[in-house]
Amino acid sequence: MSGINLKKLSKELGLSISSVSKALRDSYEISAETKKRVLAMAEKLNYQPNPFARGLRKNKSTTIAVVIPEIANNFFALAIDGIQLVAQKKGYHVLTYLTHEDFQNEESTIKHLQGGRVDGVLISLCGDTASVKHLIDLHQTGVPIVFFDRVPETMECPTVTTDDYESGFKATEHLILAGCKKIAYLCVSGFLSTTQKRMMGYEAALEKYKIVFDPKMVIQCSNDNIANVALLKKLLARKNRPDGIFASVEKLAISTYYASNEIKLKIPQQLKVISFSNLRTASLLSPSLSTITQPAFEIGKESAELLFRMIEKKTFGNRIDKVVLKSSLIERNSSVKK
Amino acid sequence: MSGINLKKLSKELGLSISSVSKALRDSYEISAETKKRVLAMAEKLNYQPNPFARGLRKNKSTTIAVVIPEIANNFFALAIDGIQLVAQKKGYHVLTYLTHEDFQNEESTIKHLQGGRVDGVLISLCGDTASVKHLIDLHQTGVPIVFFDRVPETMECPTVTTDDYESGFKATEHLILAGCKKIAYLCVSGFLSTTQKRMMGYEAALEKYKIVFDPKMVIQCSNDNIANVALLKKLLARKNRPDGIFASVEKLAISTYYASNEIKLKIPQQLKVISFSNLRTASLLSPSLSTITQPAFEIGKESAELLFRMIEKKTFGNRIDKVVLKSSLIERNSSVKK
DNA sequence: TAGTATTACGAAAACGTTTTCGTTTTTTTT
DNA sequence: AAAAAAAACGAAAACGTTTTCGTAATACTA
Repeated sequence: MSGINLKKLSKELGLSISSVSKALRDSYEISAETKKRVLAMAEKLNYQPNPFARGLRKNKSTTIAVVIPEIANNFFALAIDGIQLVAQKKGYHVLTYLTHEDFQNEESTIKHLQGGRVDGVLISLCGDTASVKHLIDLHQTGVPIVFFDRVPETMECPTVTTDDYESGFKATEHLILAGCKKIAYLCVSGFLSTTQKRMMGYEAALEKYKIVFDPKMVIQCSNDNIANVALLKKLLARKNRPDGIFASVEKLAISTYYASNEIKLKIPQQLKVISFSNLRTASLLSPSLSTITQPAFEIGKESAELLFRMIEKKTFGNRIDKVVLKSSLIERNSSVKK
Repeated sequence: MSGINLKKLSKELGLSISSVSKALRDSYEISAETKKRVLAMAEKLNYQPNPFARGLRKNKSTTIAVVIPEIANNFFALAIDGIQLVAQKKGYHVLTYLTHEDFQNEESTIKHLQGGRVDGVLISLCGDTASVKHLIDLHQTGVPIVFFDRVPETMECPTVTTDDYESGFKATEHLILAGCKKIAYLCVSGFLSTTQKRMMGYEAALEKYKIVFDPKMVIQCSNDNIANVALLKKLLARKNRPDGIFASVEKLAISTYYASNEIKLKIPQQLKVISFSNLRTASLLSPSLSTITQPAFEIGKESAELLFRMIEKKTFGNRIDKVVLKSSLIERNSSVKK
């Protein structure tokens, strides 16, 4: 469709296809002045090599895939930003896929990646990923995979994560020190590595301060914001309601705010809140929201860099990197002691 | 790398390559039971066709490109969500590119798309796109392009936009009716179609209420949040400061909040604010933010659907669709009369 | 029964690169 | 001056599909 290919270029120049090809890749077999002629003509005719022909021949796509649960989410948007930065620098293209927290989606997406469409995959698992067989299959066809943030427990693989246990501990401790006696832990899926690690930190903090862990204070939410608000309203309206909320994802903190507003529960006087979040507006909320903020951009950047190291040095396939970055706790008014 | 291709499949089945290929595409030339055998074996060996070989042969990529200024932006994130929905349904792959409001980036990205890597392009122009030559070039190689939100003025092309003029008018009128006498218009780039249309609405509203248009009240901001806050602090601290702010993009409203907080300017008592925005937290801000909200998800969805109509019916290349969707004004406390 | 359709399959070309392996001409070496 | 080496290029295979065309074998027709 594009029209201009090596054959036409070579005809125009009175050279063979192979010579033109070599000239364009700066081969030593071609004289300097011929190279110049070829480059000039290629520029003039706006020649762009056909990526499919090249991909087929070289068995390389110069493309990576990013598979994430959702995009309308500050964390993932920032991570993609970091990934794109690295990919662009390397001259790679980025295919993005959204699973919408649906395992079927994730499975079929990964399966489609098996034909050699990409040279590597970056993935953050969806909430109900029960099995990782599809990922093992993909890995066995020789495609490097790096997991970020939400990683599998039952598979040896390179990962980039944050200090979820410590963050969960600190967030909970912070609420306790602010005076909370009954802290609820809000999460989206019990399967996720992040959910579990953060909860372990939560439990450890409770234990340290001799607060008995109550399984009923672990609240499983869904992806439906409206349903979550309704669920939280019920939770917060009941007699022995929690006096502290630790939300493991941003949107649950927002839903908590909505729910509290609706039932006239005052934050932080009657309920203290802290949440994992990358909101730029956290400090502008009413009240400003205390957050655990993950270095989302850096996570994306590190993941991509790790992936490219794997793509470029296929030989060193025997080491498995595990990068752990630190999140930061930022205290604001939603959890202030008073 | 993937290992399993038509040749191996056919060897395994005792058939020719062409027969296996035809069986997989459900050709009438192949008997029903042979098809079953082939399908079963393909399933068993987990055969995935090589996308490069197919793309080369059929001159088709089943891939589209999305080119946007930034991703960490609710509007674009939601638009991508809509695009992905449609693309996935069609079995297409989505390449995303970020220009970071840099024209050089946009230009080289578009140029790289010329080799046939994609069957169509969705783009929202970057802030300083001066020329559209690169896009005309791409279009001339036969690649359909749909512009959304930020569209070119000097090029006949299919677009999906919102009623920017009307929205600009309504937002300004709203501030005037709330008592504002001196309204500043905040924008990121003077070149953008959105910036201009919204400003025309702004000017028209001023004129309707006999307020003289002051060019100094049009504030050109940058992409640097910190610089923007500094700029706005200066603007809001000066003697004849504006008493109303109409921000044409979300992040400028946030910067306005930051700036106002720093110089202790009370919203809405001393300064009223309204902004284009897709923030889920708009109603939770202090004070809650009045917004013009664009149907971002639908914009993405409509754009993608339009693009696929163009991709599928190449013959009807003579019509140029222009879809216009409506934004909605939501009054909140940041602009309340008092 | 001879001729014609139909069915089911295979051979081979083509898509646009890259790359290996000649081949010719020129330059260098002894 | 003869032999060897280097420089500059071309021919052709290969990557894995799809598709056109050819060709057997079987079924149908008159």
